[in-house]
Amino acid sequence: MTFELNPTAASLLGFLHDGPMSGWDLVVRAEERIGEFWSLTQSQVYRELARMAQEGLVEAGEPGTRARKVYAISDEGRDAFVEWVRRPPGNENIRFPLLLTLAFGQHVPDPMLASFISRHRIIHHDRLANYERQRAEMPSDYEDVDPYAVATLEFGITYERAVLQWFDQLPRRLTDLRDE
Amino acid sequence: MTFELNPTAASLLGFLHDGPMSGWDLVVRAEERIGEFWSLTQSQVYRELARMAQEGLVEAGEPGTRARKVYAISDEGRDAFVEWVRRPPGNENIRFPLLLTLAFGQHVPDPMLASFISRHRIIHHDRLANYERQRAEMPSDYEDVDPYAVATLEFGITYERAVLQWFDQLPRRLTDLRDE
DNA sequence: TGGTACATGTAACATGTTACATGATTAG
DNA sequence: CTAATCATGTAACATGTTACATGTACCA
Repeated sequence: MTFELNPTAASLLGFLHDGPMSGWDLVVRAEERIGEFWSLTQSQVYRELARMAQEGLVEAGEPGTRARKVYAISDEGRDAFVEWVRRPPGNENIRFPLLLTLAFGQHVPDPMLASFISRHRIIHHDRLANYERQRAEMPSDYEDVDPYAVATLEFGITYERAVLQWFDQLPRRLTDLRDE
Repeated sequence: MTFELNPTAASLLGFLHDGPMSGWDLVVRAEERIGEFWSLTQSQVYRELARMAQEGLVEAGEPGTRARKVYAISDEGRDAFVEWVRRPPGNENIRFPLLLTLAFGQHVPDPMLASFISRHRIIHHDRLANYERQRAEMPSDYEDVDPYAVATLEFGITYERAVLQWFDQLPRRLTDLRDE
């Protein structure tokens, strides 16, 4: 009976397969690679690393400058990770505050709602541009590209396109900014 | 300075505008109306109701059968709700465990990955069918339809279609079930 | 009339969030 | 050389999850 990992901790172990890293390194890498569909905070990363070190899933190297500790995955960590990653994944969980506000839109003046919507549309537009840039920058020679990273990036692109499409078919009344 | 609501509690207040309801009623209604993009559990509902009762945002009627308590929104509750719903909504937060597993797909045998993917594809397919049925059942006379509910339902449809489209463009290797 | 599902709730715990503290590095 | 930012971490608290306990209604 191996240690029970949560998805956040497990992801850290996943990244540590590429070599030892500090908490900060992991935060940055997680943001790049899974931030699109798995949010985590810097503070969680440090906590999970500390816990996993206690359990022997990772090993901390000697503190360097700024008390920087570099963590390496252990054999126990590899075992726990493989066990985790081969379990049937749970259902997805979306929390989209804009839609909550919209669902109760009758309590919000329409122009205010329109301004909320327009701000979020920009965010999604920018994210899509970012993902598309990433895809464009990938080596066209598919030998060098991790097919799993491609698949998740494709998800981001498909998702953001759909969201924009949804924005663009909202009734004019909900997107008209005249008074705000 | 009104009481600081979280989105989950605020939603309960939103629903209580339609009339007094019990915790159970609220769980059911939330699932129907916002479950698509805002998950909550039964146990949270009871906790938030208890807290809001303490703060005077809702008032509990006399316990009925099974200790059933029906909550009504108070004037303070209405004020707090309006304040909440008119704030700029935060960014959305997606947690999609399947994508996490896929991101670390190199550690999973392909047929196993394919079986995870196929199971999730079914879930999304069914959800889409359900949303489309709901839309079809709406009175074609738009007078009677809450335009905000239509907008959020459209989101669900757009989202699920996009997810299916994404599933269908995955490389065959990730969707081929031959060995599992 | 006994079993199953419904409805209500509580408690313990895990996870997520926000705010802060502190030294190290870098840019001007 | 000093102010801003980077990197590390901790602590307190809020929220989310899971498991359990208990009575009620329904139905075969």
